[in-house]
Amino acid sequence: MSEALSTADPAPQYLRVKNHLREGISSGRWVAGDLLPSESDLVSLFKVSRMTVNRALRELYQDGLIQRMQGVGTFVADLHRISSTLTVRDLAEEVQARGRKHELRVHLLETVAATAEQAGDFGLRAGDKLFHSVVVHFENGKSIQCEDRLVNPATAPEYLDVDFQQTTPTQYLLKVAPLSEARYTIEALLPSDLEAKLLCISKREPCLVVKRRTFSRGVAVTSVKLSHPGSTYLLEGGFQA
Amino acid sequence: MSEALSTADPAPQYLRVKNHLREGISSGRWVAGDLLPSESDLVSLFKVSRMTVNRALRELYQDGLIQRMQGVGTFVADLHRISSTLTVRDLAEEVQARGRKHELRVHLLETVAATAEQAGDFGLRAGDKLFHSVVVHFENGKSIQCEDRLVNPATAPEYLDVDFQQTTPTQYLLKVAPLSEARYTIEALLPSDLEAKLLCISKREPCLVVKRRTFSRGVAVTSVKLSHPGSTYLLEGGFQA
DNA sequence: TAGTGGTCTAGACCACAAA
DNA sequence: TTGTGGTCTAGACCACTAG
Repeated sequence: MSEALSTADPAPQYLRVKNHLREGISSGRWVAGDLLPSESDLVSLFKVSRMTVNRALRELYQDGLIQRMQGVGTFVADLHRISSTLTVRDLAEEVQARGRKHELRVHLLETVAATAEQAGDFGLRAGDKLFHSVVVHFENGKSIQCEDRLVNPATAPEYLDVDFQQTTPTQYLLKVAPLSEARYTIEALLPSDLEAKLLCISKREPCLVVKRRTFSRGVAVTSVKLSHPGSTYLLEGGFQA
Repeated sequence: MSEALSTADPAPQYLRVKNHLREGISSGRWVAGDLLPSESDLVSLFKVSRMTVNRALRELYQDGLIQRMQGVGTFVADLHRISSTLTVRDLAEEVQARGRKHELRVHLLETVAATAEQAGDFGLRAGDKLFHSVVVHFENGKSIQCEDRLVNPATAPEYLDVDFQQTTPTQYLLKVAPLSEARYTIEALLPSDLEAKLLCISKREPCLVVKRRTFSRGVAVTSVKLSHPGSTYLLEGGFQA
C-alpha cells in the first residue's frame, strides 16, 4: 500500500512540492540561510513542469518561509519572527459567529466641531463639522466594547439617521464607503471615566484598546477607539511553518 | 506618447490585471458581492494568456479581496474585516532596527518541577523538570518587556548555560529548535508584583501581555509571557486594499 | 558563460454549478 | 450543455549573478 486508497484527494502537484520543502524547513533539515534545491532540481525530482515548481516556491515566498534571489538561488528565510494574520471583523458578526446574542446601546450621537488635530486626521479645517458617536456592544448581556467614533460627514452624510439596532456603525460605514486602507494600533490603557461607566467596570481594570483610522478612495472615513475590558477580551492568533 | 518613456519599469502583465481589479474594488466601482469579469473576459480585455490572468486572480484571493467559486464565478469579498500581518520579532532585533540600544538583565534562571497544567502544555508528566527564566529587556535604559519563560529541556538541554548577554532567549531557542508552529494571545492585564518591580512601574499601570507557545517538529519548545508597560508599548499595523 | 529566478504563452483536462 | 474556476505542461525569453 503506497498511495491513494479509494478516491482519496489527489493533492495537487504544486502542493506536493510545497509541502516537501515546508516539512524540510520545519523539521530542521534545512535551516535559516541554507540553499534550497533550484527550480530545475525540483522539476527533475518531482517530474513536474517548471511552472508548477515555480508556484510552490512563490507561495512559500509569500508565506515568508524562503528568500529568493534572481541569479543566485533560493534560501531558507530567517524565521526570527512570527507573523500571522490579525483579523479585526465587525463585532456583531463575530459575536453571532460564536452563537451568542449581540446587542448595542447608543449612548451619544451628535455633531461636533473638529479640533485642529481631528481636522488634520480627516483633511479638514478646524471647526469643520464631524459626526461623533459613542455606542456600547454587549455579548449575551455583558458589555464587551465601547466604541467612540468620529465620522467624516462628506463620506457618510446620513450617518446620524442610521438605526444602529439594525446595522452597526462598522457595517454601515463599510457599505457607504468601501474600505481601501486602514491603520491601527493596539495598546493597553486604563478606561476613561465614561468608558468605565459604560462598560460597568472598575476604573482600575486595564482595557485592550484598538485605535483605527480607515480610508476610502484615499479619503479618511472614520477614526475610532475601541475599548475592551481586559478581563473578557483577548486577541488570538497562530502561525504555522 | 502611449507607453514606456525611456526604460521605465515595464510592469508585469499579471500586475496590470491585478491592479485594474484592485483599483476597481477600492474605488467602489465593484462592491462586496459583485460579480467580477471571468478569467476569459480578462484574457480578451488584456490580451494575455489565461495563466497570467489566473495568477492575478489567485493573488487577489490570497490577499482576501475576492472570493472564487468553481463553476460560478469571481466575486468581490466582504471586506467586513481588516486583516493584516502581525509580526512578533525578536525584541533585540526590533530595538536595534530602531537604532536604539538593547540591554537585558537576567533576574532568574532555574530548574523547576512542572505543575500538572504546565506538564500538559509540554506533553510531560507533573513533576518533570522544566527550565524557568525571567529576564527584563531595556531600550535605551528604559524597561520595555518582562519575559517570563518556561523551556522544555528535551529541546534545549543547554538552556541554563547560555550567555543571554550575547544571545537573547528567543534567538537561542530559534537556533536550537527551528520554529514550526506558534500560538499566541494578546490581552491587557495588570502586572504581578514581581513584574511591576522589575519593570519599575506602578501596580496600577496596565500592561499589554503577549502569551505565546511555540513548537518545533510538533514538540512544545517554550511557553512565554511577555509583559509590556502600556504607556510605552503598542502594536501597530495596517492594511491596504 | 552557465545557472539562477521572473515572467509569459497557448494550449489542455478536469470538477463543478447553473440553466 | 455551457461556462466557470483549478490545475498542469513544455516550451520560451529575459534579467541577474557568479566564476
